[in-house]
Amino acid sequence: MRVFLETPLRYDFVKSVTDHGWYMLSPFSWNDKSSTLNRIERLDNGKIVFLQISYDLSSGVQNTRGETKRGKLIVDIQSSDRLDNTSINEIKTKVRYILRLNDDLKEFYDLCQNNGALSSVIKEGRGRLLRSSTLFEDVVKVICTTNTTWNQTKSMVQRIVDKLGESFPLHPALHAFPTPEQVARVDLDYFQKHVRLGYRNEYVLRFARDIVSGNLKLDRYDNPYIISAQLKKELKLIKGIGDYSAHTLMMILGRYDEIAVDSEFRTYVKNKYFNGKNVADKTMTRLYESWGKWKYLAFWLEREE
DNA sequence: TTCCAGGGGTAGA
DNA sequence: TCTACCCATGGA
Repeated sequence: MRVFLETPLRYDFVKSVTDHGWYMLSPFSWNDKSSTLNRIERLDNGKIVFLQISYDLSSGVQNTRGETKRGKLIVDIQSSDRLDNTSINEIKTKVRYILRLNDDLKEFYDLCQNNGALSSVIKEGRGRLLRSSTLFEDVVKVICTTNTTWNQTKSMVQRIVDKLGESFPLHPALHAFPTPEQVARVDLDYFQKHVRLGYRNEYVLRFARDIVSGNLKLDRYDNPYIISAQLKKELKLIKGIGDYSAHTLMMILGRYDEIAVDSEFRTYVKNKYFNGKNVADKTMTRLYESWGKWKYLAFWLEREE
């Protein structure tokens, strides 16, 4: 079946999906020819569905008066059995969340207005970086980006999904991302032999078990009233999450106050601003100070230019 | 072989 | 708060 979602007035679907590398990580996949974002999703009632999200090219165009209509997203849903309204609404809510359709970026766009390098960001309606449908999935994925290569990250995440996630009944080779419970019930030996995350095995397993036991409650993180400094402190209580990972997860949660400094950031900034010379992290992050609470987004979109 | 990749934990200062 | 050392894994 097919459902439609309205997009923000200024919106570029392809750039929104591909500005952040998450679309390359299972259970997401991207069809470049048809510009379709695919994802296997597990619904609250346990059903596994296959989502194919694309943009209706006939929408969002200017009329003769120069007014732009809102664009439309097409969400094609495949399921082995009939879906009720609750499930359809859950899918719509999840798609809005992963594409950040509800984010208010006006303040950021106002800042871009005064910055030549990022002025195109406004008319392209960028800044809605892709995220997974749950914070659990994104914490695990961020752990899999640390101290490794992007290719290994992709392989690690693929194994987590294939070995631990549930199959999509209509295409059993495809799996959803596992729930905390599905991860927690596997032992360390299985992780070492089959999931193979290196020393990250214990971090991921511990994280999932802490959620299942109730020691860790993820909903505390998705709280608009918590200040960013406190949010960072609490994210770092998760073993395996340090400064880089905490800043990345804050970005996932819509907080761009802090830049996630990693080898990619260092390489980009030193080549662009310091003639390839090594400089201190603080010297590099200071370049983005004027962006206030939008630093990370400014850096990210500048890099993607 | 050695190094290191979208780092982080820990001990010791 | 800072530094040195260790941590699996696999490609270069």
